[in-house]
Amino acid sequence: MQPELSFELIREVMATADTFLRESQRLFRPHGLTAAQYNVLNLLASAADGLSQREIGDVLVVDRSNVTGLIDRMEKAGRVKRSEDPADARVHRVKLTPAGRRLFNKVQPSYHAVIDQVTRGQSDVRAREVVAVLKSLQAGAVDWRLPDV
Amino acid sequence: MQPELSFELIREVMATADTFLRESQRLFRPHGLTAAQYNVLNLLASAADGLSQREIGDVLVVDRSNVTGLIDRMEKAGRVKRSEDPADARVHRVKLTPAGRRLFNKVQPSYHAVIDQVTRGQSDVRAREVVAVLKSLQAGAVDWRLPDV
DNA sequence: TAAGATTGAATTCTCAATCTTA
DNA sequence: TAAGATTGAGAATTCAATCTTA
Repeated sequence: MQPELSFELIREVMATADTFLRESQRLFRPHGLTAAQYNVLNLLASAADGLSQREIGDVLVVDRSNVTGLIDRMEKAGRVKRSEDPADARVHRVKLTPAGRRLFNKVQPSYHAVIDQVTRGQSDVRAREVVAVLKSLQAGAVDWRLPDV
Repeated sequence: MQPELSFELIREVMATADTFLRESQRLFRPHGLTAAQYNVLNLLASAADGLSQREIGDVLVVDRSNVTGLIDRMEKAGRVKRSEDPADARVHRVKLTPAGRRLFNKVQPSYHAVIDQVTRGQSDVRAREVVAVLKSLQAGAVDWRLPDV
């Protein structure tokens, strides 16, 4: 692959993610939410028994230490609740509170609408191709080795 | 476009950027650099007269307040230097120090090698298609309006 | 008024070290 | 020892407010 094209490809991936993250904040902010917190709500909404903090960190691909603070803030805001795992005293299971679920139900439709608008006009075929390339890039990104400097 | 596919597309863009950012830190960290700082070095390396902080913020698409702290830390580390703009007393022109340039020259080849590895196996045609879709997504992302909630 | 830069508060993130329980 | 969670420090980010100069 042409070197210049490689750079452009990576640059555009980063720029697109950046733009989308930035714009999505505009949507979440009026609800006192951040993108990270929305992701947690989204995850917990379909987990009847809650999730351990480790599971949350694994799915969202963030550090465990990160999850602690995130859940701290959300618990303080009354959106989630920590409870003990009956089987393992080390584990904190995190569940949505009723208020958290109400908030999620309120924000989700707007988020969906925005995704619709952003992806409007893209063909399914094209989108599938892009998804395939992105997955292949991710596979390559975890495999590289430090070149000798 | 199918709703589920829309979500997958956006999710994979975010995941790819996330993965790449995380992995690139592994490369930068031994040099005491972060991805944001590397971007600044890269930008300044080809700007003989330096750049104003506003220009840096515009290209890197970060907040002006962000540039202040970033340049603070890099100046403290001796990698860049602020100087006054002869034409406009409000402007701080930021330039690479010799040490900053040496660092950039040392790190850049590794970064290029990593990009090569990550994009290896992608066809030019495919890559151009992906770039086009990403640009179109970015255009859509800055245009959306808050749906009525 | 407007533009460039700065500051402060809050959130997020990484990394290393630590604490508790398995 | 290992695993889940926490803590603390440093970096990055956003937003709002402020300061200086144009």
